[in-house]
Amino acid sequence: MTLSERQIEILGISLEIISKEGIQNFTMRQIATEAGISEPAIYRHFPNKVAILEALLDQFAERHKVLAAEFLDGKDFANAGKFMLAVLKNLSERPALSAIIFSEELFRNEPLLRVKIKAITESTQAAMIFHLNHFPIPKVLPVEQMVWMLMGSVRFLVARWRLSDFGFDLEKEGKSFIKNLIKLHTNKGKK
Amino acid sequence: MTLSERQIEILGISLEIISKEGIQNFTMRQIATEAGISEPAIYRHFPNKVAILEALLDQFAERHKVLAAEFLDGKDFANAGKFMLAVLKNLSERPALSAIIFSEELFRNEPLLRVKIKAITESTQAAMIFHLNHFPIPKVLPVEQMVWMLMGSVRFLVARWRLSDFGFDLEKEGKSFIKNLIKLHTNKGKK
DNA sequence: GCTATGTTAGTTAATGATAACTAACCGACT
DNA sequence: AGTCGGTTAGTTATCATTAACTAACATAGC
Repeated sequence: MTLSERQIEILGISLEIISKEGIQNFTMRQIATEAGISEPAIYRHFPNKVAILEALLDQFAERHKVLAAEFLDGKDFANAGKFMLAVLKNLSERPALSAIIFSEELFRNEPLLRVKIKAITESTQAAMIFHLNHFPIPKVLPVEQMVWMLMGSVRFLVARWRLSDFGFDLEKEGKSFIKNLIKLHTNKGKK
Repeated sequence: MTLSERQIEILGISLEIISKEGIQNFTMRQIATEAGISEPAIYRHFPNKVAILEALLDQFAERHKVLAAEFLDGKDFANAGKFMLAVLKNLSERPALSAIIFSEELFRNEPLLRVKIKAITESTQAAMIFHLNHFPIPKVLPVEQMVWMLMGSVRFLVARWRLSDFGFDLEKEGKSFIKNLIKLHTNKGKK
């Protein structure tokens, strides 16, 4: 489970390649070139290519789990917003990671990876639902749908960010957006 | 611009392959097998592989443009919901199409395709903004953000649908979800 | 302190599969 | 006679992966 330095390096390089060149250009040769070693040397550190992608998803899942545990505690409604912001900050700091959050399509043909992706999405959903269930939710939008809305919004924001080649400040834009989405629910009945 | 019968057939088959096997298994050989002709025969109808993907995106864009023109007319606020539902209905009838809505990542390495994807997303956004600007929008959520929220929600719904292997009724689930999202804005200030 | 043995992380060269695409040819309509 | 839509049989490139080998280092026995 613990990764060697080389393994971490290879994962970082892989992320960079996927992010910059797309999954179709993510080849063992690319990794080797970028790492400055020969192609077969990579096999000293990972049994095969899919294992690299698996490890990448595991890293991502781990990071998400930590954030969820920190924020989605059912104590303050607005923590849902803080969680989403933390996710955005994470992506902002390592833009390459954002290639993974939307990778359902990329990993469609690898059952092993599909399962992992699905698990990440579902556990995030479940953590959000658990959190929000601690608060009175407006009748118009069931908790489940509220979570879909929130997660969908964040994902769409990230998609636009990528499409614009990281051309705007994800954290800044996200802060305003998320704040307003949260308001949309807490403000109910005022005004 | 007008497509021959064979071209339309090839596009349909391509969509099916991308949807079922993923973009990585979308090969000329697959198309040929599925179409019951030889590989080189495909080159009688499309100059190369990218051209097929381009045509696919063009079809998708055309369909979206028609729906946008029909519904996003600024006459009734709820038409925004009808538009989104029409999009879902479209996907529901041809599930393979849903592979395209998330194709930003898939086509990342082909500049020609990236441009097309971006154009589709942006023109849909613009049409939604145009539509919604005809109505008083609650102050908490600027029109732009409202559009992101709506589009993100629909996309997330579709993502879940795909991840579940089309395991639920997209139209039905979408109808309830979209109705509530629209209510979230029109109901403002009541109860 | 030296030797024997094993491990780690790399090398070059090759393997088999498969990708997109091409050349040359062929029959059937118009 | 020529074009349209097909064929068979290739080409070239690239992919993930393996085979065979090696230099550098670690450890343990003597």
